[in-house]
Amino acid sequence: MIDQLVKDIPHDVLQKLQQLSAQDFNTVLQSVKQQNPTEKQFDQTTTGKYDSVPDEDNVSNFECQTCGMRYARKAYLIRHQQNHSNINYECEHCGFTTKRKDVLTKHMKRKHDVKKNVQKEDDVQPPRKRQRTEDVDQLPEERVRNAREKRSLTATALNDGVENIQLQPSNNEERYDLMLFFKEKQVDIAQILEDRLLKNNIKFYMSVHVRMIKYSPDGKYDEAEPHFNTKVSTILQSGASEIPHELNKGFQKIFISFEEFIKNGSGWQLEEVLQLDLCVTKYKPLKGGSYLELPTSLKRSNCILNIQNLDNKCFLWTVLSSMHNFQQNPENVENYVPFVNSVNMTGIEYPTPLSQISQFEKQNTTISVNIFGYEEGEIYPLYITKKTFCHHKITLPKEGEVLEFKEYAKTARIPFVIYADFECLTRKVDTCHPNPNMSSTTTYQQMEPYSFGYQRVSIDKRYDKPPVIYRGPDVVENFIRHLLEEEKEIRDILSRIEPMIITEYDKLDYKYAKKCYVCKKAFSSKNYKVKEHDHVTGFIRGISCNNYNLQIKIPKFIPVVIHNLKGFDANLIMSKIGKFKEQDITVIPHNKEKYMSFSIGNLRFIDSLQFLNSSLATLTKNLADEGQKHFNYLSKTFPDPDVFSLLLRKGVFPMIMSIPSRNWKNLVYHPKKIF
DNA sequence: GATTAGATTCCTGGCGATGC
DNA sequence: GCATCGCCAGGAATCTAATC
Repeated sequence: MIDQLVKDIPHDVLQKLQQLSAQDFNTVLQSVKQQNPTEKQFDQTTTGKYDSVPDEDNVSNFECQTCGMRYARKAYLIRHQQNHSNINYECEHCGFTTKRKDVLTKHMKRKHDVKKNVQKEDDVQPPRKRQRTEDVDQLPEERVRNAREKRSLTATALNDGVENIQLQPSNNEERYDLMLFFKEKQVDIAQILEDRLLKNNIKFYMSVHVRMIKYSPDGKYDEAEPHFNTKVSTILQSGASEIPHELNKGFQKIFISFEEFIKNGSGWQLEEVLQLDLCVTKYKPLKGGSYLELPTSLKRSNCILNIQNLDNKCFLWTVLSSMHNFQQNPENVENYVPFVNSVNMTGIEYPTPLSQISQFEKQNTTISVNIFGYEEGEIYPLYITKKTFCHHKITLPKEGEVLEFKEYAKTARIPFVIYADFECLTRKVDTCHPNPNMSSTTTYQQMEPYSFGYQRVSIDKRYDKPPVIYRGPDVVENFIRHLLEEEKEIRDILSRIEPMIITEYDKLDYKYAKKCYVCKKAFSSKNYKVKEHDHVTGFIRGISCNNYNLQIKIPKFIPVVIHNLKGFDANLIMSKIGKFKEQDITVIPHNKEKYMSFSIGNLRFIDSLQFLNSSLATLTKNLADEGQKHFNYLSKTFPDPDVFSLLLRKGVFPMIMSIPSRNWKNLVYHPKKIF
């Protein structure tokens, strides 16, 4: 039996077993026997019953010793184990690699219209090994000791949730040979992961930082320091045996990227392995469970039904409770037991992980599921259904009904608006060549704000101010500080209610008014007419109905209008907004990088490009065509007619010739011919 | 420029045929 | 009897074109 057992063990596992002492080997053997008490797998393999045809009960008896996958036929297992081997089939036309010959054949037929026998190739070859004599004579024990000493640089973040362990080459052999570097570090990395796995499930990835050099035929020398990353691997505490496999997979991924870099870059050579970053995070898989008491804040909302189940079928009971209403004790599980078979839970685990919710929805076509998380007072979506048929109730107007605008309060004029803009210079940045497979973007310069200007505009001319121009360091921080001071000043102004100023015209207007000047409805005894006055200027805005007068309030927010805020200026502001954490910051995101609008305190930043979709030059020209009288603030700031007329034209600014640290007070203009 | 639906490609397991 | 081969299909990932 033991001979047969040994025969069935994959070669790499067998090698590890052979390194054990006789006593340890027997311990492992007994453990295996206990896990396979019937010894069915091995006996039946001997008879061959399960080899060529599936067994009658469809039992998966052939287990992969590396990853634990089970198969009904030995042939499937053998094929599966190719995934754990170094066997690779490579397409000679495009470099595509796979572990299966039939897949490569299919690939070549489809992609290259080639029908030929494919040859098995060895695993990816290591990069050219450089001959260095230093440290070569070091004893293996010394190398291991040095490696352990050099790996200990560790950084953590997010309350120790993310750990970054940096491993450097221990000697020159490792430094100039990527394959050897991996081989030597594998034990260390595995040990680190096993340590972390004792406490938590983990996710990890590796990133190798190398220096590459290239000599062109004309003798020029080029250098780059690319990073090659693995994909993120997840290992549960029960799956420590997967670590070697995951490491091998990661190393192969890095090697493939490395080779592609060399292939695509034409002539790159490995100069030096700089560092390997091992990033490990704790992994807490989300899944439904059993009854937990709700936090007080959620309990008080009276809108959540918390089923009191003692099993792990929280998800099932929640779904059933949404389908069946019980007035008495709706949280009682017993109510829903008769309906258990009304939903298809085939293949769904308990406790149900988030990853299986979409499967549940597919099996139960009339049910859609949304799942939300709750942490530290915040509710956030965990799973949002993609189904669109759901039971959303939409009330359409009845035939003949007319929809009308009623939010008259939102038509009130904003008393203060700030118009702002930044000016930037470009600064050249150093960078390496991008990997053409990952990105074709080459960063060669960076936009750096050197100035801002803004104009405060008020409904009342008494509160107008000249434009504020700033040039100097920390432009964005100073911009926000200036605006916060403006906000404080405006708040003080708005807190004072100006007494009503009534002219003779207003008295006559009030006497003869029959309709509200806003909603155009006739006055009545209930909705009588009132003099609606501006609390900032004191002037009467019109004769309105009492309803509107009660609704209308001076908006608390101050719009800060920036042209193309979404596309450019928002990036500048967002990069520094973290320094104003004490302010209440809210955003309306368009995506992860762009924002429709955002607020800092009462300052609401909006993009005028979203309302006036043209360049500033076009907008200025259009307005100038109607007459220069529209430029009240500009003409006040620049009264000289020659200068004023120049400012209505599109200007040219030599950004690439500007130096950020220049003395702005002593500007020297270059003659036109220089450009 | 962003989003989305549909197409394409790859991975993997199941199955029966084939050859040694 | 066993290993291998070729094909198929479902699911996931990725790409592409249409649309807003």
